Amino acid sequence: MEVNATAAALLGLLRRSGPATGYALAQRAQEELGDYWTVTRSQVYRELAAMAAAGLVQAGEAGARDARPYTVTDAGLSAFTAWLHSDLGADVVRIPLLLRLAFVDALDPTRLAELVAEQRAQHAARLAAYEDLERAGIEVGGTDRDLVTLRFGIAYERAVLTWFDGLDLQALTGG
Amino acid sequence: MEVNATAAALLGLLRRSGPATGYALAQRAQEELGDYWTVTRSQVYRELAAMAAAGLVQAGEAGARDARPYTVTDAGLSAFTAWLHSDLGADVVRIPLLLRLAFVDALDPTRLAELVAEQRAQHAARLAAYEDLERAGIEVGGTDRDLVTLRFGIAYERAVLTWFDGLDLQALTGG
DNA sequence: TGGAGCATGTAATGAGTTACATGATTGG
DNA sequence: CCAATCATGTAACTCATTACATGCTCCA
Repeated sequence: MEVNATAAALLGLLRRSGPATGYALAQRAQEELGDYWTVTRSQVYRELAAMAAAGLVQAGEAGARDARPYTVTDAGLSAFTAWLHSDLGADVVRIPLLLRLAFVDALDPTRLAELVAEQRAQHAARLAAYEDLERAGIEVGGTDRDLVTLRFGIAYERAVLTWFDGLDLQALTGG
Repeated sequence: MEVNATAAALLGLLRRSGPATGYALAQRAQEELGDYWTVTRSQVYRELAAMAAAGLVQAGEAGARDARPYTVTDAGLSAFTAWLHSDLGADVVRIPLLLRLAFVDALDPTRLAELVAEQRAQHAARLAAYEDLERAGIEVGGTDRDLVTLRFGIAYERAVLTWFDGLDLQALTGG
């Protein structure tokens, strides 16, 4: 049974924590993985339903508000493991800002400056948040696992900020 | 009329080059934008059809193999401009390698080493390609536009490689 | 005791990928 | 002249986002 990355992530979370409802899973996915993997609630429900049909998870008794807690089955465990060890395809890069810049010749210079400033601020904020986490994590003793992904984020955001600071908007719009 | 980023990219390409078929557009998108925006052929046809229905592009006479060259209309131009000046949402980050690492405790150390090595090689190759392009571009006089996106790629790939080189696989798997 | 807000899920739509079909060109 | 390859597009499917509905809880 093959699962996609999102479904696999849910299995991984369930495996760590024991039974959980779709809502709780969506929330935990956001908290724990959200910095490098987006998952929406609707996806969670879809994947859980599909996995239940395939026997990878099992729904428990519905509680209040029709909340069903799901558990990983043995088949689910092995699907998870298979995914975990499978090849990583070439990654799909999509950077909206660069797409804009590809058409910068038709973009109003003032608006360009705004867009760039907004994006830069966003990245700066993320970097700051990550750096805080790193400091806090080192004191409190977060897992190596978390530290490694955090450091990726920090490296990435620093690189992006450096790139921003080397941007010559004049040259881009003026010609 | 609002268009999504992919449709807008097609408008932008058409605008630059004049009439082109879906096939040609898909190819040019790959060549010119592929480093930071993926577009498949099927998407191209779907978006062209939708834009034709909405009056943003106009199909010309079908030639051999039912090839229809599309042209941007005035409405298409203004949709393009509107997109170009619209807000850039928060970007969606999805890094498959980090998702794997989030579950590294269940991953076989040997397999982890393999996966990491593969990914590292992929990034190294891309960096090398970009650096070549940069050298060539400077000699030949590529546009500032192209140089800017190229430099993003270079900054990104360098940061990622540095991160790879700081990875302690032992600590990750051993504990 | 009622209404604000949280918890829970479904439906509808949009975007992206994979697999398929087939007509033209062209080099051997 | 025919087999390989390129050009062109469609169909089917999977994945992702947005919008909607509604039941609980709790405190003012």
